Amino acid sequence: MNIKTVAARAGVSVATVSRVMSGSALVKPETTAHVRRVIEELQFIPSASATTLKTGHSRNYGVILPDITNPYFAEFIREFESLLEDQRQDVLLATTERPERMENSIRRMLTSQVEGVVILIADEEFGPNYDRLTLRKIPAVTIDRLTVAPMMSDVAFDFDTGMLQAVEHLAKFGHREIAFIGGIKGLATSDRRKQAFVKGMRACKLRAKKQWLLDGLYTVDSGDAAMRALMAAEVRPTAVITVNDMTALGAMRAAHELGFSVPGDVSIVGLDDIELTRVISPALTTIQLPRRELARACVECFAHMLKHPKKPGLQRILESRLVVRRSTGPAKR
Amino acid sequence: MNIKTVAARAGVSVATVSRVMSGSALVKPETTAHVRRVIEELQFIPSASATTLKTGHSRNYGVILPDITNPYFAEFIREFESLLEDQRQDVLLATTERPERMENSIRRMLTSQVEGVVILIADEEFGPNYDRLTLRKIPAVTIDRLTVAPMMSDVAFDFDTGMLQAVEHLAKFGHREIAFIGGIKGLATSDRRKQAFVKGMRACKLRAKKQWLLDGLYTVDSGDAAMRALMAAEVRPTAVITVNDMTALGAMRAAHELGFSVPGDVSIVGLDDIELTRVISPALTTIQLPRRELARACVECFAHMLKHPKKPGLQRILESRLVVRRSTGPAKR
DNA sequence: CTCCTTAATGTAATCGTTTTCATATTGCGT
DNA sequence: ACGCAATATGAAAACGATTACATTAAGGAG
Repeated sequence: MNIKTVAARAGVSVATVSRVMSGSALVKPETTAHVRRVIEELQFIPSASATTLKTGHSRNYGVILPDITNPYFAEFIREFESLLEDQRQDVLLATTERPERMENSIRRMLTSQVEGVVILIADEEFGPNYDRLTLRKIPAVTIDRLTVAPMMSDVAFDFDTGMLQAVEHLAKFGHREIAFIGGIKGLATSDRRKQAFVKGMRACKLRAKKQWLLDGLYTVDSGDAAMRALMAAEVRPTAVITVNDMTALGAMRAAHELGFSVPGDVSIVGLDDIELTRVISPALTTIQLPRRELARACVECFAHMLKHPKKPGLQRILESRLVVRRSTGPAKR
Repeated sequence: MNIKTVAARAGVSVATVSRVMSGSALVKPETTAHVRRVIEELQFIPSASATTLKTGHSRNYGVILPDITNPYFAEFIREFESLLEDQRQDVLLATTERPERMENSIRRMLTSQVEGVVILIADEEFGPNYDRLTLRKIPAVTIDRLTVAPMMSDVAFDFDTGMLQAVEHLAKFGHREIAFIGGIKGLATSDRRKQAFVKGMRACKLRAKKQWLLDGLYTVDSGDAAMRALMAAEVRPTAVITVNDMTALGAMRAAHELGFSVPGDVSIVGLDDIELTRVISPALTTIQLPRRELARACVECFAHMLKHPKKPGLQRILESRLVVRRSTGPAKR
């Protein structure tokens, strides 16, 4: 079943059918109606491969991420896909747990001739993989890398605002001993979060103790381990801010298992605002990164790059803000 | 950049290049090596749309699900994608929150000419949408529907085993008053879980009280609400089994917020074994549905249907089993 | 040395659309 | 009634791969 069948059945040429499908104005209304009826009757659906081959547009966008199981990514995908759906575009998924597999993911994107790629992999160097994209003029959007080039945009978060709000919030509760469980040292997105914390502390005239600036792995287990380390020391923080919500979840689990009450004994602040923050108890106070705006910013970046292939990509900054829930409370004295 | 460029550069015909790419044996080893070098040098990547158009194979599989944010689905996708990757296939995602959008999702799958679709939507009637798939001989796999037809397979779970283990496990702890928080009434997958529970109770010589067989929505909030209802009654169950882990999480949250300890005051058993069961505290005892085997079964079903288009699809049943963690303990007397 | 088989490569048709260009039809002014 | 826009449609050439068929080269048997 193809456009020819439809044309024959409708008694018109394939060109006319094609025009009807694309909504071209050059077709007589009656013809349009008639052809539409035949299309409906035959349940005709045009072949994407033929269309793509001819037009050069695949209507596919790729997303490369380390783990779809991580709620942060899953929630992004949901928003992104919903935006694309409105534009009748599809999303192609490539999971890349380890950076070594990046080449494979990029190849899959290239063969599928995606019209853009969102790269949600943080711990990976720019390299020949990216050249392969730009070489083919495929726009890419990275997250939180702050680097921009032709056909390469970046959307980053401003952690300062949210982090300042978080520290102020804790300070208001009387907390002075605040620890930070960070992410992977050396990763831009990780270091910037830590810096934002230090900055927030300074703004509140609090000292960020060196031994309370921990590194981690963004995972529940690493949050758990870091929390145990913090609580095992002779002098313990009364509040902890974490690099992401999963880490906070781990920290909270550790606190519970060590017999500390949250927020009675320790207050905990996360970062991301994944939906899980509301399913655990106490609900997590966290610094919200707007997921929907992130997806929207990606779409904008793609539009910009497709329009101005020679110009550098966009650099968008999204605000973060504190969402207060139940995991923070007055400092124990 | 296309196959012609490569052919010209290598001084051979396009046919030879094509043969080299597909690994055909009819090419002299030296020629193969030479062409390979040129392909590498030019970073040539063949156009998927052209290949698909010509061969009729898109190397794409579709997955239609209600919400990628639900860990159960996300974990399935991860396994499924990883299996497909080995076969150099891609996954196309279509999120369908409400059944009304099913038609749209199916259309997207059809235009993309997927070679198979996994349908993870439970609350939806078979209807013209499915005819559109079978009409085009596109194999589909449904989950837990127990219906099979040509080009339609189903992989279901046997809840009986796991449920029996769960009830036995609770009974051994002295529980006699066990409630069940179910899913959406009338859904096959939901009703079968409830029946398995009742059956398990009977096998253990326990009575499943009518007022302790609740319906729900598979969500955290519905688990929360159901738990509150259970605990507000004058006579309370000492253990609760839920239709899925998200419901169990909600139940656990409600218990905590009402001041009940888990498992001190109530034991809770989930179903699914999503990764979250290990991040919350206490870690959730749950009936495990093997995610990886589910993905593998889907792949097998596709293979079968592609091989035997006329025969009815496969019906695979996967076992469930109890995984004991910390949310269950001795019954309070 | 010729004939025939086998191996290696090339030629060209094809997949299902879109789109340019050509053609047919219509309406309108004079 | 004629010519000329404007409008509606059709014919055919792409897009980039695959593959059936044709061709050439080489090797072996008689």
